[in-house]
Amino acid sequence: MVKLRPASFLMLGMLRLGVRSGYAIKKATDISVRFFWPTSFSQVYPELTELEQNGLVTRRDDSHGARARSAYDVTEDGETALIEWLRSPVTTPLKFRDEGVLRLYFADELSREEQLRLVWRIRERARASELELRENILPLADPLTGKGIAFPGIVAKLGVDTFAYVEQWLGRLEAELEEAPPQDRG
Amino acid sequence: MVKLRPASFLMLGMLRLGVRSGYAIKKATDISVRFFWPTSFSQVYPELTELEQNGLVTRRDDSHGARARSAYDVTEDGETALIEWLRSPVTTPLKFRDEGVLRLYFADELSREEQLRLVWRIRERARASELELRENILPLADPLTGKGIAFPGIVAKLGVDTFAYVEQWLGRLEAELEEAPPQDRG
DNA sequence: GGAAGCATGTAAAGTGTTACATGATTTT
DNA sequence: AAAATCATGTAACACTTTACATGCTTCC
Repeated sequence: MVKLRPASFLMLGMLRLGVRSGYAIKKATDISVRFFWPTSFSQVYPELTELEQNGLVTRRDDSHGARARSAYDVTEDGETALIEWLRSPVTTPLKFRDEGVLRLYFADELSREEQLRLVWRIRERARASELELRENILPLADPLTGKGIAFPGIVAKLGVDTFAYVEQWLGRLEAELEEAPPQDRG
Repeated sequence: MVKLRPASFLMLGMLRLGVRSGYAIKKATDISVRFFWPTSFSQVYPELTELEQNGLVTRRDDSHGARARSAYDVTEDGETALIEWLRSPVTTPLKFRDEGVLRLYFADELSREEQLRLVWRIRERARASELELRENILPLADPLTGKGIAFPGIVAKLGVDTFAYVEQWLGRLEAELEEAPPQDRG
């Protein structure tokens, strides 16, 4: 059996949720898991082709007049692969690669004023992400919850709450930096 | 001027903190920012060579007997580049690419029991990361704080607190899943 | 009639990870 | 004597992002 990556399971999972075309998968990802697993057209189309070649999805023509469109369905093999992945131990170690936090690590190079500006910027970024999740992503997941599909909503809520927590944490850091005078080095 | 990436600034920043060799930069990263910006030997060495070619660092021989070693210093241009990066707006959007959360998104495919196992696994992963940060990374940053270098400690604390928050959040989710019976679909 | 959105893809560049390769020194 | 750690690098592979390329349909 072929080795599948998380990106492959993103396709399989989205198809299982009723999303049909490559275009729609990319769009659906943008308004759902993009904070946790973003993707692009140039990833989606080759991935679907590969999945079809391996018999995990089937493709059929779904053109509307002159506009070409392919619709995909998950095969039994595809469903098995998806579920086995969900059941298997999570091997990739948790990390949170983020340029903002990397900058923060080296912020002792800056003056107190500039440090505050940096922290503020990182906080604003967290705030913007939280807002985006809360206003544009969570509401789309709610109707699914009513239909017995709970986890898209759960994941959106996890994102909202985590980003809000980071935002508050950075707010407290700002307050502390404003109060405490910078210490002498050495 | 050449375009520098976050990885370049990781090198410059570590050198500014007193780390001297490529080997030491990789090791220092492993016990400090690796959760937010991991690196590898195969990234460090070419990166240092490039930085030297662009005049942002200088290299000198620091061999001990037959064991070869290069020591690097940040030039004025290098310091300027680092500080300008720290001052510039954070452009990269905040995302938290994580396979665990991606799985969670599709967890409606699983039985309630399997859902609980998945959530538990993700929570264990968060717990392990929190522990690693709290026990092995935070203590190393504390002595720096006493010397007026505060941000390595701040970043470690941010990591500890955030992972602890996620851990608790997932713990509550587990409790809710245990209580609530799975809803019928459709 | 123009803009936005639907729809599919390829090519190239950039970035990151893993495997390979070598050898010295220090610690157990 | 063996294991762990110090030290530097190359090569291959995997993955992601950006740019390019095209054309239809729907909404304003």
